[in-house]
Amino acid sequence: MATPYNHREVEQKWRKNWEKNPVNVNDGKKPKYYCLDMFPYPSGSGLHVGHWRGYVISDVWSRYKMLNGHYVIHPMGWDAFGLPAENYAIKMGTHPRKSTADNISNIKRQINEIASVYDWDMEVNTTDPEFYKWTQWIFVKMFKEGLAYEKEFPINWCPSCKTGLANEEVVNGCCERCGTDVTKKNLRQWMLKITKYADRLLDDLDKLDWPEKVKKMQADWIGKSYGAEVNFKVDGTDKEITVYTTRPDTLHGATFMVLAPEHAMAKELATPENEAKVEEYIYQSSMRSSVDRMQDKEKTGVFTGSYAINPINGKQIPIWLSDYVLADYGTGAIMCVPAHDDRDFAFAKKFDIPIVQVIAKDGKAIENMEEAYTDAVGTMVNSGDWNGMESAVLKQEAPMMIEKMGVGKKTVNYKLRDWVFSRQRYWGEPIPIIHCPDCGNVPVPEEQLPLLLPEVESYQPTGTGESPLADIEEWVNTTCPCCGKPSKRETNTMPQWAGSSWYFLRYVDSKNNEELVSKEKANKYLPVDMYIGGVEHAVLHLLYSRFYTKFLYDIGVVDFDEPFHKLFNQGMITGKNGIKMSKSKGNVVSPDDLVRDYGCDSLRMYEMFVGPPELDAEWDDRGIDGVYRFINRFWNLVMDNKDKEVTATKEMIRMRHKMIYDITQRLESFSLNTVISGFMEYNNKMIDLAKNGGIDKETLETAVILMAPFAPHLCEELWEALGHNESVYENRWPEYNEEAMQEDEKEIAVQINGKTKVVITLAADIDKDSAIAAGKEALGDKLTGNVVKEIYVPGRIINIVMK
RNA sequence: GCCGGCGUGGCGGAACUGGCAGACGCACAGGACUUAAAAUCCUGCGGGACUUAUACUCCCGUACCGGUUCGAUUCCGGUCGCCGGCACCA
Repeated sequence: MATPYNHREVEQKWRKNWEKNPVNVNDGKKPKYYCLDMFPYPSGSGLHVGHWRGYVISDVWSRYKMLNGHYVIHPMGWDAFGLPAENYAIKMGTHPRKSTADNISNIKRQINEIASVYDWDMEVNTTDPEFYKWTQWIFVKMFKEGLAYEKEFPINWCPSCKTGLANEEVVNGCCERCGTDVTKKNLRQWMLKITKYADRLLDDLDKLDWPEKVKKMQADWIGKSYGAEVNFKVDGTDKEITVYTTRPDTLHGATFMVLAPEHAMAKELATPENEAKVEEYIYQSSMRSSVDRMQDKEKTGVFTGSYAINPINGKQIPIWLSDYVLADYGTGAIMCVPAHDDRDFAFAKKFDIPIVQVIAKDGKAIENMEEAYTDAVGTMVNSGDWNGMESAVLKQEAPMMIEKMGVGKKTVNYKLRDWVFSRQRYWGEPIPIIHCPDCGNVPVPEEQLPLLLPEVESYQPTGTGESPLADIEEWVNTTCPCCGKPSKRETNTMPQWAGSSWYFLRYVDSKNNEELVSKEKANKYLPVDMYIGGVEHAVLHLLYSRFYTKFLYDIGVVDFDEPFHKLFNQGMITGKNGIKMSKSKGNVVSPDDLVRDYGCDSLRMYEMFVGPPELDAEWDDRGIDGVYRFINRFWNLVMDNKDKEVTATKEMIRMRHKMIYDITQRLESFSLNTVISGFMEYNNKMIDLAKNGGIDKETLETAVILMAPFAPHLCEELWEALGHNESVYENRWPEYNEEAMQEDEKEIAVQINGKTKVVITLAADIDKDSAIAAGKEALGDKLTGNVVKEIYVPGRIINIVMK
């Protein structure tokens, strides 16, 4: 018997070996493959087995690509600016710079336990001035292109984090980070004009090999809709109100109009007798939080006293204010067609406003309408010249007709809003802008970047809408780079997403002092071929990165306009009963002990075996025993048989090719859990063969190479034991041969009326008649009654249909 | 409310394009080895009926009801349940 498997010895040996002789080297000839992990923010609680899973998936994939002859770019870095890092430091009573550095060293130690082929020479850290120099540089470029601008308006404000938030950071009316109800606060903000890219961000989704779910989430977030703007005259005045509608076909059915309380004309429309009520309503609406406004769907509103004229039929319709109309979408005003819109219907019912049907459902008007008929299906009625038209057709044509009539125009709208980009917090990149009383906003000259984040006495958020940087007078007070006059620096910082929106570009040229990334390296190594991470960034980080990449493409920094060709979202590892792992729940499973007891390779394989990589999985420590046993059995098989000279039989060759085929197919389709079960199955078969006469060396070698992406230490050791001096990764991925896989005989299920009765073995090339005859014979006296039909599916089944 | 996904043994899960449901593993039970235990190895393991028991055989079974088909976990229609996204976007 050979020496038993000792994971500690084996793993230590190969760690040292790889340090001296890296296995993933760029010889300049191999084609590149860029396999990227979403870089972590250095949290204080370290990694749990769920984080491992994503990193193991990406490493398995990287090593598989290496074996397919690629030089793999597989970097790692730190998303270290932003709220989570700062909040953690506040909790611990340390400076974020210190806690971040401590956390990074701990997590780096843990990540090294995974034994991924990370190239640490590429490492980036978003808080490194040499890195954020370029984060600021991109902002300056955006400013110069008119994409970064200042605006004062009521933004989403988290009272707990004491900062403004982007739309994308508000989830169900709560702060994405801390869950606190988001309120509105009127603040001067830096904005990024992401809306300018709305169409490209939407259209280019087609180019991406991403999960459909994520593409759809982005498309929904962008929310493009087609419709028309229609101008309504205010009766008795020369004022006009423009509304946006996606259902211009229903224009004849508009029986009232509603404006958002924040609409510019809201107050002036109030007639003297309604003025008090209107002002009260506007005030009340301004006090309601977004959560409140969202949860309470009961319609409220106030009549202004004014009327508008429906331009299609000259009818007078009342103008109301209601907070169900959003001020910042469309024109902030809508025409209301209660018969064909749920919300308008509810409003009309509540305030007793006439309901006029203009689409006949199934050819007739609906009697006693209980709810709105919202489908654009049916014939137009009560619609003047439009009567008799099909609503679906009219919906397409009405915008042009309205345009011809001179009362409006065809238009599109988006749900996507510009990106609120400033944060009133300390731990972020300072926004490199100087406010000069004469020149206005002046960017910090590019050659003066980075604009360093200054040291402060207290970095805690102020809550006043000003960042802690505002207190540092000697930093705030500066001179204008244009005219030299005393000026003040911008004191807001950038959001966490600023660095993560472009970090993947920097890895391939992380030490470049002259450029963000050299054109040559960017073109050689980018874009990212495979991006692996959690689905929680489906909109935020992934949308922002696409926007940044398109901008950098437009200004000529890179020659591609999508950053991530393929995206894979791994499922979450949860604790018992699907509960998310968290410190507070006390259900966090640390990989450290498991690595110690079972070894890195066992944990890697178990992480893959635990379930389909794209689905969530409940962690169960016990399952790792099965993988550990399998690894030991495989070790013993190779060690006990490596020196026996066995000539490969046809059976062994066939099994070898089928193994290559199965494993490759499953890997290519990312079914990593069944790759592991496949290894277990073939291991059992090989053990069987070894017992009954032996197993040939080539088959053992093939198995070792196939397993190398999953269990790197083990496979290096076994490869060496099989008599090789070079690394197992010097090999190429084995190829299978269709012909060698063919079996001479097949097991065929013989069925009666689709139910299997007996299984027989037949020659693979048998003809239909002989097969059926053999099947019938095997059925014997089970064959009673009249045979109606006989079916033979070669290599699979024989089905005899009887009455 | 709208959109998307899922539902298979005690458990995690497998089944390629409609072709032997439950691979592989966990847990459990029995056996071998051992003074004993652990480890290891072997065997069994969806439910039910028949049978003294085993074997054999038969029936039922992939959330539920129905359809298409020689044949359905897979396709179609409906119902229920769970999960995720969006949520007054006109």
